[in-house]
Amino acid sequence: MTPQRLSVLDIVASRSGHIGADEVWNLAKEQHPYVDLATIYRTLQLLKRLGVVTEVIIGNKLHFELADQHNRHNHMVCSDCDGVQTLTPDYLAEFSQRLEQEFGFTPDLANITIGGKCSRCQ
Amino acid sequence: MTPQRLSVLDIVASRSGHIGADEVWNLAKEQHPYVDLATIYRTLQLLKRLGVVTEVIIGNKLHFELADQHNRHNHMVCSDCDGVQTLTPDYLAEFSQRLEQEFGFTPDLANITIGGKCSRCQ
DNA sequence: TTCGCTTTCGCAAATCACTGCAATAACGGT
DNA sequence: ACCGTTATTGCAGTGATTTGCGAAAGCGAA
Repeated sequence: MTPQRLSVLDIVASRSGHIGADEVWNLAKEQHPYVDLATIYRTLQLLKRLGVVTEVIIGNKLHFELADQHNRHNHMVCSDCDGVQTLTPDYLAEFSQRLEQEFGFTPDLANITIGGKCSRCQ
Repeated sequence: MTPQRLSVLDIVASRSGHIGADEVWNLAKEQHPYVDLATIYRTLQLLKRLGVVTEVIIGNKLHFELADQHNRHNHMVCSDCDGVQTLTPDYLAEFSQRLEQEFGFTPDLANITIGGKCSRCQ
């Protein structure tokens, strides 16, 4: 755990919702002016592999948020307004079980995002 | 409908499965040597908007296939081997109905891809 | 066919995410 | 504290996709 990595973790953790990679970079530069964007990306990928953060694709940008074991959820992202709603895991539970039983395929639930149109943008 | 666009459509249509944007480009150049990759992308996005083709994200590349109304399906992509399996729509039907009823959110079923690990790569 | 308007094209450059590599910093054993 | 090993960083460059813009092509009305 290096200062840069701690910074990234702090930044993601101190945000209640999700945060874009570029935003993380801007905030990290306040504390470590020479930190490189590549380091941000590598750290976020690392934290994701460790299960500390989860990735949400919004529009065509990567966003991250703290993986709270006690508050797991998935996201619905509107393709019009980029608005985000959250889903409790039970919405995907039955579906996921079927895939596993019938195909032996284990969906990566932690990182599934459902695209579509929200009620306002229909 | 310009010659370039017809080419792109022909190429995607003549492929039984999905095809990458770069492959479309290579094949299109055989008939229109000066066609630009940007045109391929723009045309594929256009065809997607029109509902003529659907997009599948495999690894980190975009693939496209003809949207066959009579053979709708979704994809499961393995994050290890990039292997693709298909799903009949009923696997997502119940899930999708719930989202619509409870949130007024209309998932874009035609373009939903489930990431995860296939049975071989577990 | 010709004029004028709209759309599309090709090119160049930007964007976002990622990777290779040499320099640097962290860590453990002594 | 010192040295060697290993991991991480910053920088530069790559790949895939998208965007801006002037030139060219398509299309309808006269």
